[in-house]
Amino acid sequence: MAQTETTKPNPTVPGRPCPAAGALRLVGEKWSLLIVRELLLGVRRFDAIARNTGAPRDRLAARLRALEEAGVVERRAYSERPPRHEYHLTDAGRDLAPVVTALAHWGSTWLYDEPPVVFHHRDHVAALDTTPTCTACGSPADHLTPHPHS
Amino acid sequence: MAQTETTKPNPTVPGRPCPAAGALRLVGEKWSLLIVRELLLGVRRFDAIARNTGAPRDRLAARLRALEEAGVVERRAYSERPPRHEYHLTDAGRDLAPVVTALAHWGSTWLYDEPPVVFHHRDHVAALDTTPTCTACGSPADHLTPHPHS
DNA sequence: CAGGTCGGTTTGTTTTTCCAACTCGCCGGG
DNA sequence: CCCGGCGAGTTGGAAAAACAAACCGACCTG
Repeated sequence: MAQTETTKPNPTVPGRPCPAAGALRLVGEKWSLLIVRELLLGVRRFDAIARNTGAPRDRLAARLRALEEAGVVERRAYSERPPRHEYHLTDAGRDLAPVVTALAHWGSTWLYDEPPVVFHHRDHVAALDTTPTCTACGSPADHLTPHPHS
Repeated sequence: MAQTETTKPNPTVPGRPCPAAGALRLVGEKWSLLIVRELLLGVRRFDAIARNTGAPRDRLAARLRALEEAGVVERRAYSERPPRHEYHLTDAGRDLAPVVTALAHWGSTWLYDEPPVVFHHRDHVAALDTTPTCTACGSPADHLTPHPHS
């Protein structure tokens, strides 16, 4: 659900109208997707996120605020006095998992002498397939089409 | 195939060892993924890419060179005198399609009052599913696992 | 009370980014 | 021949962002 269920801002971007450009305005800044990665992995504390991403602390603070404002991250107080917070993903944030996974898959395929990202499903370990599929016929939909709106 | 088939550089990243971080070093810079989007759509000329992405011309030139060096983009001369080039994706570059598609899907779902990115397959128009799947059992693999190497 | 943790903010410096203007080589009129 | 225009960049300078390191306040722990 869109946060607060008001109509969405429908941000305009320069160049080709395309939702990928809008998405990149939010999560395309440096460190943002690594922060989301940590949150997807269940890391919730400022210091831990800073360590695990390598982001400078001031950038991390700024990104977390921006992501919170965008409705991707939720900040929960786990202690008054001293004020302490932990960070959680919203539904929108969790929906970024395919983006992070696709990046990881591409990276392990093309950048590293390693097997592609593995997926530990119940009792087996296997590679992933990040190809998007058509919801109508289930076949791979791996070529881009220009955005059809307006 | 990895360009020149030498062993890959295996770049190290600060923080958690994760191929997503390596991928973001290359394509996480501003404009890079929008450039890849244009190339996926078949746009090959400098000026057209600049218009369609909104990127400043000097940044576009820098990103194209970086992507070329990384083996994501190939620059082909289509005219000597004056030297003119057009840009194509390598196999590695085309493999970024799932990343761009996942971003577009997320953007249209959470940022716009629009139906999610559509896919024009042969004779039907339908939404996409960007959830990665397990190659072994075919089930959705939408939770992240820490990278198991080293 | 000394030292340590957590979640930041501040400070000063280095890098990037941006934009507009300019270049270079050529082509097509007039 | 001269003029303008196009494609594909490059250059210069100013503004914005990122960086690293130090600092801070409110606790806890020994």
